[in-house]
Amino acid sequence: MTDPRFDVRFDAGQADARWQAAWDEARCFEADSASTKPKSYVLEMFPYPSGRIHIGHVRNYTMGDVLARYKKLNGFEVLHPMGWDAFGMPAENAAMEKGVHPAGWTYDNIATMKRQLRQLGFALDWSREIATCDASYYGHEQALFLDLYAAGLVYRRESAVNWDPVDQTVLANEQVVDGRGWRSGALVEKRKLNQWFLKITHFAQDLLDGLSTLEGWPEKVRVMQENWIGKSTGLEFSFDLSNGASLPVYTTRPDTIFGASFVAVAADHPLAQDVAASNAGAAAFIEQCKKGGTTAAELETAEKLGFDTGITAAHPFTGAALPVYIANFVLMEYGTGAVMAVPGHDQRDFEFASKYGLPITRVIAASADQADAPLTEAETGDGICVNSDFLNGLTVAQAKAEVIRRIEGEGRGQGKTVWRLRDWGVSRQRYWGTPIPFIHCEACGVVPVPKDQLPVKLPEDVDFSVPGNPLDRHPTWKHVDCPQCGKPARRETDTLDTFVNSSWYFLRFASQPADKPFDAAEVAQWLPVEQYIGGIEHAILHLLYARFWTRALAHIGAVEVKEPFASLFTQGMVTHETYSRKDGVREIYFSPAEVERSSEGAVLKADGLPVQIGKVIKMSKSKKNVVDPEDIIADYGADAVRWFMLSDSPPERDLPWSEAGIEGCARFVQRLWRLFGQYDAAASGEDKALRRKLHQSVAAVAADIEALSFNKAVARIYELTSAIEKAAPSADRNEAIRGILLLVSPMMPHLAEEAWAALNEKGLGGTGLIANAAWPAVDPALLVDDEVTVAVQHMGKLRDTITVAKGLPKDQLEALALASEKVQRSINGAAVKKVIVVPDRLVNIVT
RNA sequence: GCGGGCGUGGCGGAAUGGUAGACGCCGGGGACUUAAAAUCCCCUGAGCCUUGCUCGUGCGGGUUCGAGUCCCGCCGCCCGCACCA
Repeated sequence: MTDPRFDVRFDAGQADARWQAAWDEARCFEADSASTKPKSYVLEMFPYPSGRIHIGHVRNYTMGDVLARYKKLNGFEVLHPMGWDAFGMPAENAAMEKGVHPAGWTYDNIATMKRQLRQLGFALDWSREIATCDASYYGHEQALFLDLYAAGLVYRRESAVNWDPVDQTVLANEQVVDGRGWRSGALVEKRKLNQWFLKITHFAQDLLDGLSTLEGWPEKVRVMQENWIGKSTGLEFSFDLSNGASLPVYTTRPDTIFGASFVAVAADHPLAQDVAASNAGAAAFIEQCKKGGTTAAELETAEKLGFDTGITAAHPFTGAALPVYIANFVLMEYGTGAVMAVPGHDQRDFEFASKYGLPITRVIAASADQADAPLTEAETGDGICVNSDFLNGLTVAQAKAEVIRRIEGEGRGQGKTVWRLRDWGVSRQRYWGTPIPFIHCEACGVVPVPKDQLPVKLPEDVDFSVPGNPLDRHPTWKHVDCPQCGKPARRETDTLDTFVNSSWYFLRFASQPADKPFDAAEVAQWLPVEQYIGGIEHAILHLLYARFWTRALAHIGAVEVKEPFASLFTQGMVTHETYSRKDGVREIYFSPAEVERSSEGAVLKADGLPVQIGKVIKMSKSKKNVVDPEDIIADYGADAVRWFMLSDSPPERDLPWSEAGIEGCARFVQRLWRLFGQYDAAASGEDKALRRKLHQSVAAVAADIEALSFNKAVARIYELTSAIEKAAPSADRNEAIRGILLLVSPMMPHLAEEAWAALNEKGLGGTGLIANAAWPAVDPALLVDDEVTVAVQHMGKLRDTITVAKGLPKDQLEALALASEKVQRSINGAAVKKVIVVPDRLVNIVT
C-alpha cells in the first residue's frame, strides 16, 4: 500500500524552499530567553563575509545545526544564532582594488552568504543576526572598551610596529613576508608608535588555571594555549659589571649558577647599543644580527654567534670575571634580554662556548661520583649539584630554592615568574574597524568619549585612492572639541583589531538590548555556550582573546561566567583531489567542474584528454580543487549535501569530497523517501525484533549525536533503514518508520518535514512541524536482546558461534560450546585444561 | 628540538581487552526492461590442498585464556610552537 505521493521522487528543488519559508513563518528557531525550558546554546564560529560561503562553512554549520535541532527535539530552549565578523582588511583591499566602498562590499557579501546559508535550511535564529561593522554593534564595543579603560585594563604605550613605507601603513606580523610588505613588496621598517593595549597579562595565571577546568576542550587546544601563555619560574638578579653598571638577567636554572662561564645580551639590548656607540665592530655585529632570518629553517641551522664586548661581569658567589658577549641567540623580548650562560646544561650556551673556547663545567650530575664525567652536549635533565660550592649534593629543586634564598637575602635579585604572553596590542591604523573612542587634547591629555556620545561612527566619505589611514586623512572627522575643556582636540584615528569584535559577540547573541551591550541576567540564562564549533586555526588567538574578554568583563562585574565555551569542537577540513597538467615547468590546475572523473582516471571535458589526478588536499582557489556549495545544493538538494557532510569521516578529521559520495547521499535521500511511502495505516500486528532494533537505534543515534560522532549516527541510520525495508508490514514497522523519520530530521530536515506532513494526514499521529516534535522515547527494556550470539574459541581462535538465550548460566554455555562439532574437531581429543566463559559473549577453551 | 595526534581492505572508516573490517564509496555478478535510467538481490581483506584451513590492524618484543585496543622499544606521516634562558 504505497502512497501515490511517494511514487514520484523527492523534489528537493521545491521542497527545500517551501520548508525554509515554513520555519520562518512559524518563527521556529527564535530563542526565548524567558522560557522555562532548560537552555542550550549551540554556537559555530561566525564567518567573515568574504563573498560566498565555502564548503568548510557548510560542514561547520551542518554539525552545529544537527546538534541544535537534536537539542530542540529533546525539549531544550535552543539558542543557535548567526552573524558576521564583518570588519577587516579584505574589505579595504577591495576598496583599493575595485574602487568600491568597504561597507557596500561587506553588506553585499553578507546578503549573498545569508541567502546561501538559508538554502541549507539551518535552524538559525536570524532575529539575533549581528554584523560587527554595524554601529549598533561596535558602539556597544566602544562602551565596553571604555569600561575596561576605567578598570585599568586598557592602556597606551609606545611600541614598535611593522611600517610599510610605500603603503604608509602598519602591517600585522602575518603581512610581513621575508621582511617585505605583502602588498607593496617594500622593505618593512620598525617604527615606534603610541598604541593601545589590553592588559591580558593581568589574567595570565587565571587563563592558565582555567584551562584545566575545560574538560570539554580538545587536549591539543589546551596545550597550545598553555604554551602560548608560557609560564616559567626562575630568578632575576643583577651582575655587577666591570664598567660600573649593573646588568639584570633572568634564569630558570639558578641551580646551575656555578656553571656560568659567560654572560650574553641581545643585539638590541641597551648595553649592546652603548657598546656599539664607541665600537665599530660591535655596531657591525648588531647590524648583522638584524639581517638574520627568522624563519624556522633559518633558526634551526643558524650558527650561534657573538661579539665580546670586553666588559666582564662578576659572578655573584665566586667573584669570577665572566666575559659579556652580544649574542645573536638572545631575545630582547623575553626576560631581561640578557642571560647568564651555563654551557654544561643549556644547548645554546654549549654551542656558543664550544665555538668561542669558553669553559664548559659540569654542575649537575646523576650522582656525586659522576662530578667530572665529560660533557659532549648540554645535559638538561635532573640530578644533584656538583662542583658548586655550597650547593654540592643538593637536588636541582633544593638548589634552585637555596640560590634564590641567598640572592634575595643579599638584595641582588628575587625569584620571579616570567610569561611568554604579552599584552594585546589592539591599535590598527586602518579604516574598516571599530573606532577607538578617545580624544586627544593638548591640555587634558587622553580623554574618553563620554558614553552618551557613543557610538563614534565611522565616516562614510572616505578616500582609498592614496595609501595610509583614511581616518587620519579625512578632512573633518578627527577634528572635535575636547569633552572636558571644550578646546579644539583630535579624535583617535586608530581602530580596534578585528579580534576584539569576535571576543564578545557570543554575549551579544545571548542578549541584545538597545541601550547597553547586553543584560547580565539574560546572558546568565544562556552562557556558557554548551557547544562551540569551529576551525582549529583559532586554537590560540580568538579562543584566548574570548576567554580573556569574558574574564575582564567578569572582573568589572558585567558578566558572571569566566569561561565562555564549556565545550569546544574543532572540525576537520573538506578536501578534494586535484586535477592538473604540466605545461613545461608550470602545473596547470583544473576545477572538478571542468573534469570528467571515472574509476579509471580523469579527462578534461574540453578536449577529452587525460589529466593528472593529484593528492587529496584542502580545497583552495589556487589548486582549483573547490566545489561551490550553491552548485551542489542545486544539483543534489540541501539534505543530500548535509548528509554528505556528516557521513563517513569522523568530524574532527578531514573529509574528502567526492562526486560518487554525494551521489550516494542523494540516492539515500530517495531511498528514505520511498521507505516513508510504505507507511501503511492499515497494517497491524507485532514485529518484536524490529521494535527492538528501533529502540536500540534511537538510543545509539542519540549517544552518537551528543558525542558529535555524526559518522556513526549515519551508519546506524543506514542499518535501521535496511532492517525496516526488509520487515513485513506491521504496526511496529509503522512505528519504526515514524521513528527513523524523527532520527533523520536533524540531518535531513526538508525531507523530514515533507514526509511528516504527508504521513500525518495518513494517521502517523504527529502535528505541526517535525522541527517542533519530540525525539522518540526509548524503552530501556528493549535495549537488550533476549537472544545473543556467543563466540566459541579454541586457544583464542574463533571456531564456531552459537545462539543462546541471554543470561544463560555459565555451565550451560560451557556445555553447549563443548558440544560444538567444529570445536571438537579443533580440540582433536586433547585434554581440556581450562574453559573461560564470558556470559553472553564468548567461550574460550584452553587445551 | 618541544608538544599534540595518527598508522586497520582499492578508498572514507567501525570495533566497553572478547566473532577485526559495521556503515558508506568503488568494483564484480545477476534480476526487472525492447533498451537505458531508476530500483532490487548476491559477492567483494589476502592466500590455499576451499565440509574448511592459514595469514592479516606500520615494525619488533611483552602481558593475557584472548591484544587493533594495554606495556616496552622502534619506524613513518600530519598538525602546532620554536634560539623563551
